[in-house]
Amino acid sequence: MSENKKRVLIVEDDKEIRSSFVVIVNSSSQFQVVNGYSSCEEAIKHLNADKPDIVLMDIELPGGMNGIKGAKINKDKWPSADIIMVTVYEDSDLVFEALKSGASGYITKSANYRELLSALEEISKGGAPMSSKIARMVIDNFHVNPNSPLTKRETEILQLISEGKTYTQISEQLFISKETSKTHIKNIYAKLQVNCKSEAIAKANSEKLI
Amino acid sequence: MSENKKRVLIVEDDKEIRSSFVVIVNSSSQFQVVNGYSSCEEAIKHLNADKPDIVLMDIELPGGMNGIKGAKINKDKWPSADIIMVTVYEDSDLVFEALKSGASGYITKSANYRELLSALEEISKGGAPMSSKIARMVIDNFHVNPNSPLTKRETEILQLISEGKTYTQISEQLFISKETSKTHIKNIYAKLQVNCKSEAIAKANSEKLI
DNA sequence: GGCGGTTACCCAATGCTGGGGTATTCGTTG
DNA sequence: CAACGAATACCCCAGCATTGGGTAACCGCC
Repeated sequence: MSENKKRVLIVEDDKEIRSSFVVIVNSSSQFQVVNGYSSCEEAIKHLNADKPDIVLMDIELPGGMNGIKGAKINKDKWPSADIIMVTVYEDSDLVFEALKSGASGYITKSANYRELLSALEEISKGGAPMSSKIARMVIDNFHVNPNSPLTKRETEILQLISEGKTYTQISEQLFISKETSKTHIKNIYAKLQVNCKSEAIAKANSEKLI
Repeated sequence: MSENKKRVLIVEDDKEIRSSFVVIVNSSSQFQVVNGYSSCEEAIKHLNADKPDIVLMDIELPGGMNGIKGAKINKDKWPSADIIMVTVYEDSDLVFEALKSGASGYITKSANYRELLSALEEISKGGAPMSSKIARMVIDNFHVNPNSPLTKRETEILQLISEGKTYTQISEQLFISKETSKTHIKNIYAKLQVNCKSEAIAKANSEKLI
């Protein structure tokens, strides 16, 4: 019976999309819709009553709160729910913001019957449903630049700089003299065309040098 | 004919696994094995002749070079190839190291006929094949801690600290006095129980506060 | 033998850092 | 309304870090 079904909450302002999601989810023997809201504010108020296992959250929502902020608060008030973001966009920044906010899956509104149910199944078994394109975006985000102008040692030192280490701490950690760290750092600055630590870190991140 | 088939290179020291991979890949109309080697050193020598579109790379390899280093050099010498890591482990650190080194997919040695071919298909269409568990590990890696003890402003300042910014730069960027940045930073140090920038950054990363 | 990478040292001026305080304003919440 | 947390701002001070300018030795590899 319904006691064994995973409880799905839907936050989506478009009534047609919301009702079609309700129909699809309820058609499954594994899942049941516990409630549907058109705004995060509403949904958050009833989390303790709805007790969702999975939340389908639209990113583009009316009112003060979009799905990104909504996911954060949702995770805060009801941490056990897994959140799947639903969106029309596959824009890079939006995806990463959504993932940072606590989402564990990312599907598009054009998702059909099978795609929606398989996303629910995937997240239920501890996976992270997402499109091929988004999976690749996420993986590419990890890759470090193979064309770095820096040597191995310089990269090692840039890593320590990005951890906030001072010349002294770097020299102690690498068993080299303080003056040697200075030399390496001067060379790093020249190669990256920067002249202070913060700019070096910014460049290291933007060009994925570490 | 073979001109339209994606060229697959196999780097795997276990002869049995290697030959079974060869048979499976060649059984597909979309893929052909161009070569198989038992070490990265060998594979790298022949990249310009083999011209792989996809590399199936074992992580645990004999000789000086493991699959992580191998993937780096491979990406360096032949950047157009997509690399799929093949391993027996789904260990967290190893996965992230592999992804950083340039891999775009991650499958286990226990992969059967269908799993191997679907990984090849997935990577061909621009995706990133990986198991449910790894997908979730990767996604979880993005999540920021919802139970941070820091206020919004403090988190903002911690972010700037992690970018290497000085008190002065922070105050200029946030349009506050230098003394105010100092106050916030003192409060951050107290809450995180640290007493310098590097420790704060380390804690911010380990506890995913930013 | 030359080249790149790593190590090491000199001088000097500037200003950042961290620890110790205190205090005002503002919005929320009880 | 009173209390509280959050954000703002200022004081003093010792000490060390940072950046910029050089020069040079040693090692391994091609």
